[in-house]
Amino acid sequence: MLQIYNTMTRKKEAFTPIEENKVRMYVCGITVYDLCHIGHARVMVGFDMITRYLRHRGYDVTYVRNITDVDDKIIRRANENGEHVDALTERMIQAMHDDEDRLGVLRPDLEPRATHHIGDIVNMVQTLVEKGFAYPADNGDVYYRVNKFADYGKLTNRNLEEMQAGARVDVEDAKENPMDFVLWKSAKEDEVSWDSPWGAGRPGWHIECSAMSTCCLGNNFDIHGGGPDLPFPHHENEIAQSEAATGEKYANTWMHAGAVRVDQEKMSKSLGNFFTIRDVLEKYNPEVIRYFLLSSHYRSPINYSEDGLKSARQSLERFYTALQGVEVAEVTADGEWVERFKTAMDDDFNTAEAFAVLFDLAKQLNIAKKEGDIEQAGQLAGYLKLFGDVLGLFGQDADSFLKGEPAADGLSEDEIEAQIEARNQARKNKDFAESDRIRDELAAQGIILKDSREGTSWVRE
RNA sequence: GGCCGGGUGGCAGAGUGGUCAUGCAGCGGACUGCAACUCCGUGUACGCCGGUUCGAUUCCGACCUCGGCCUCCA
Repeated sequence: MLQIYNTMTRKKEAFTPIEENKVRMYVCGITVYDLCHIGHARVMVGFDMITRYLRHRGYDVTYVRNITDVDDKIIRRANENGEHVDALTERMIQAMHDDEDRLGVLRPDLEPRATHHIGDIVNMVQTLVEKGFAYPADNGDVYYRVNKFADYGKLTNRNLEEMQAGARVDVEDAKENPMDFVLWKSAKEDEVSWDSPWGAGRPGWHIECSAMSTCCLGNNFDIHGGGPDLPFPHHENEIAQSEAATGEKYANTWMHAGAVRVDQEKMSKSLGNFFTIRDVLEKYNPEVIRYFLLSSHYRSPINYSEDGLKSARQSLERFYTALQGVEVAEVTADGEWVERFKTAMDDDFNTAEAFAVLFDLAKQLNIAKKEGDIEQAGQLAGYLKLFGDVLGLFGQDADSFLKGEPAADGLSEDEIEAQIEARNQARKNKDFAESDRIRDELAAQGIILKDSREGTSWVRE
């Protein structure tokens, strides 16, 4: 039985989809004004893993992740760059897709963009105004009337009085209540804008997700996910908008990824302590990053560090070493290994626990290889590849993963093979001083040799 | 201050009311010319103090402490 932790109830719950065997999931994507960092990568990889596992489990998943392509930061950045908003957002969307492709993140089924759904957004605002949940203010903005929604705060357990007492909120004169939030923002001069019943303007942040999730997935859908900083105010406001507009329950299950930290502090744009996916890709194989992100549970905070990445690389090397030279057999999705994997993953997508199963598989595979049990090795490799695929791992050729990318000024494969040949000749002649010299020389270039009955292989460290 | 989530062996990281997480590192052994890889073996771990219990790291309470949200942020 699949159990998923629901932020709304703060409990793991048995997952029952609204429509049998179907899962409709909406995840808040990114605002495309800059390159994605590792925090974004965690959400992308996390929900990618979740989607893959749900599909593996036989669900027909519709995965929607939006793109916020108009907001203050985008407008500001475009101005700074002296480029058109569209040029900036197209560039960043392309960059995001490139990063995702490299991390093995499958594209969501739908990627609705705010600017392509202005009509839906205006309609929802209109509905909210008609129902009395929103009001146009003197400054041309349209605000959500927070007092009117009785359940406001139910996701994050807050109430309006306490929040107002906390009052780190701008007191905007045009608002009836300082907690009211903007649904439609009137355009300043020369700003990108669309016509609406309240004049030229653009959508507020929260409304786009309400409008787009509803039009892509319906009023009530199974899973709504996002990053750790979204429950309040973003998701709280989405609930207020959607449930007020439709009169139905919005999402059944709320899922939130854990934060990526740097030196025990959240990685974020505002703190400036972020590493872009590209930065890290300069130094590590993309699969190492993916492994690193999946090696702890998706809800736990994870600390970004070189050591963490190195240890992820080491683990991956172990798996690829086990897989190396094995002819992978087709396996059916049942049996003891599948049950163990499923038990781990059914427990709120516990990838850390699943890895324990994979390590056991790798060990048994190494034993089978050592014993020369080709058939058994093939089977075990089959399971390893099957589970790896569910996690989006082990998709590379073992040899090419282990041999890595040659350094620009380093030895070519032919040169390495020639050196190995020379060393083996020296070994045959019992000239161990020479053979060790060659091995040390290669090691100095990052080439590690491994001797076995079948001959000598090598990996790049 | 309010709300929420943590504190597990040298490190990373799961989990459980009473035998093992797992990986890396360490130690001993096998393999090897020696290594590396691999395999076998190996650790008085569960923030602190009380309580419940035959028994608590696991449940309850207090305390200390770390982090997240409460403002744009994945």
